[in-house]
Amino acid sequence: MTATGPTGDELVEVLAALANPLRLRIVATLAGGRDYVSHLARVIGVSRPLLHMHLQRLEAAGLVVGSLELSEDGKAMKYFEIADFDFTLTPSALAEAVLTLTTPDPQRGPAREERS
Amino acid sequence: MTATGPTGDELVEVLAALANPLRLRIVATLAGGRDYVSHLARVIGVSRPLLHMHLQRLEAAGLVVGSLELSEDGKAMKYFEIADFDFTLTPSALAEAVLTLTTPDPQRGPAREERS
DNA sequence: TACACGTGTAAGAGAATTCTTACACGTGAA
DNA sequence: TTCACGTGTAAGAATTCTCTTACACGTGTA
Repeated sequence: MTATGPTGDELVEVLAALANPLRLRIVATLAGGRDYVSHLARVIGVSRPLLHMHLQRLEAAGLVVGSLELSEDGKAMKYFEIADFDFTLTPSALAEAVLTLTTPDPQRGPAREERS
Repeated sequence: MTATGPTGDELVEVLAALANPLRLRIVATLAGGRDYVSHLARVIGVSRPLLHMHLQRLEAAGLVVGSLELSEDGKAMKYFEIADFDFTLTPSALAEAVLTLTTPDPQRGPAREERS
């Protein structure tokens, strides 16, 4: 019954990756099918280096997957596709994820006073 | 059947609010019951002004609700509690939210070239 | 009066994000 | 050779986020 969700750190990375309008557009666009970087940049309307950066972020969070392929005319094309994720954001789900946060808990420090 | 989700802008705000270890801890702590600012600051182990700022962000995103109350001995206490939210993060859900993004779509600009 | 406790906010430093511009490399076709 | 297309990355500016410190106000009690 214990549906193990994502780690606290993983969750923070995923949330940070999605908390951006442009990256949200990228995900939405890729949800309609895979595409390679240069073309995707033209479709969305941003510069290629910028898209490259955002794709790195999304890939690092495990939300998209990229694969370098060779086109028929010998060009190196990097295709990206969505990773079919599914996260649920509820108070209890977050409370469970927090248990595995490695971020320095402000608590547990050099014993501070705490009454009541 | 059309379960209207959050607006694109609302979603970005919610994700940005949750994409932070400390704010995640705040939500997790409040999931265990309501509390007032000063006490919550001691429990979590951060300064009150810092907690105040994070609570503002969480409240602006609609994830927590605050109410100023008067204690028996006449002190003004600001209590916060979670807002019982429930967001689902899937490619299709995000694609739907993106439709209502007000963020300047890089596209739709002064007609740029775009061939297939 | 002075202290302990609650509230709120403003100024500033330091760090992280976001974005542009410019450069590097590769291939196939004119 | 030169151009068009693909790849990657580095440097810098502008902005935003995070956090500390310090100040303001209020009440009840020693």
